[in-house]
Amino acid sequence: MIVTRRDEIVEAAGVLLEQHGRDGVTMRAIAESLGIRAPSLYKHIADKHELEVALIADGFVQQADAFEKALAGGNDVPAMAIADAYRTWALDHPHLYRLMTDQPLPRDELPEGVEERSVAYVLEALAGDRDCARAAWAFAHGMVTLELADRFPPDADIAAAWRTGIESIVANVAATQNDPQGDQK
Amino acid sequence: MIVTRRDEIVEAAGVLLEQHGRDGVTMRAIAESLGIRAPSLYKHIADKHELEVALIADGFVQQADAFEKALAGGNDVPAMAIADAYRTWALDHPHLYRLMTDQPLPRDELPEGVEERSVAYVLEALAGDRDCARAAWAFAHGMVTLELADRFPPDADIAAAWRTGIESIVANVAATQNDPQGDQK
DNA sequence: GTCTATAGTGGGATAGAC
DNA sequence: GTCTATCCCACTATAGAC
Repeated sequence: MIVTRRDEIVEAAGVLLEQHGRDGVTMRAIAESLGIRAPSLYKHIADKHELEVALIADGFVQQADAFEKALAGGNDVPAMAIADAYRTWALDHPHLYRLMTDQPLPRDELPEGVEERSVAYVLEALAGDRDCARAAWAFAHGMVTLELADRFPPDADIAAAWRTGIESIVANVAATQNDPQGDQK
Repeated sequence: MIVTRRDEIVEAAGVLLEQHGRDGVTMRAIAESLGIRAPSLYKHIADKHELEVALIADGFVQQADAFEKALAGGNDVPAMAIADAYRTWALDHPHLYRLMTDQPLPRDELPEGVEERSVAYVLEALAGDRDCARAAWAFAHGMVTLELADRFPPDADIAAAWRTGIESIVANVAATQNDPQGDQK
């Protein structure tokens, strides 16, 4: 696999993102970490936006890989396995996670299927019920962002809230499957 | 009620926040909207941070008022009434909402009880179960931030996801109340 | 593919006069 | 309580030489 200069630039941007947050990713800082000057970067990439898109695309691949591994574990409750993987990955890559979720997805500029693959694992864990999958995603996203922002009160039992939320939604999926008239599909 | 110059400054900052987002709240812009120069602001406030704290405190009061009104409506499902009020308020004040949730709360600098009052209404709607209340909060926060960031796919039924999530958690509260050994309180 | 020089824009905050 | 003048900082991006 050949590593182009562009790849090195994206890689350096990713390291800066996780080390110093979004504000730490400046063209100057990227260049400095490669031992060159900022204007030289523009021979390899069009602008900063292109860099962000590349980082986001990479994040989706990483996330989907984590989901795949979690489901392969053969857990009793797939949704809980996905939830654990979701939380772990987000907490391990806080700034990339926020970059991926804080703004509209540049869907036109992302490689084909990159978002869909991640979504598919979540949907699979919730019996294909899209409303439940979206509710579960929103719950997980809320838990992760509140934890990352340190917004829970100091005494909050975060693990217990995770269990409560996922169990509630899973129970609801099971209930609507036994009661097909509530099914939308 | 006397309106001090400081109050006018905070008010102007709040208007700019909702009109132009967080980046639109600059000392220069605040001053301009009051017809003075930026350096004059520092005779009334210490720095920009003090301004943000004042906006956040005000946001909590507004939010709690909205919750109070929603519960007073005498809804069949109090948790759904709170959820609707949560969504409506956040969508009506997107930038203030993000200011209040994107960073650690400056609890030491906030007026006493301002956070607690908002929390109390949510807790009340969920029978005092803290884990369920936190799960519900995280769900609502996730739904709101994903909607504000325009992160749901274009075809997503957002209202259905709200119903699914809240109903799931409410059902879980009811279940654990009939099954006291699962109760933590 | 790298460099220097620089344009253009914007920000928070202070000193000291009035 | 307001002003002018100013400091110091930072950023993205381009032009043109080598």
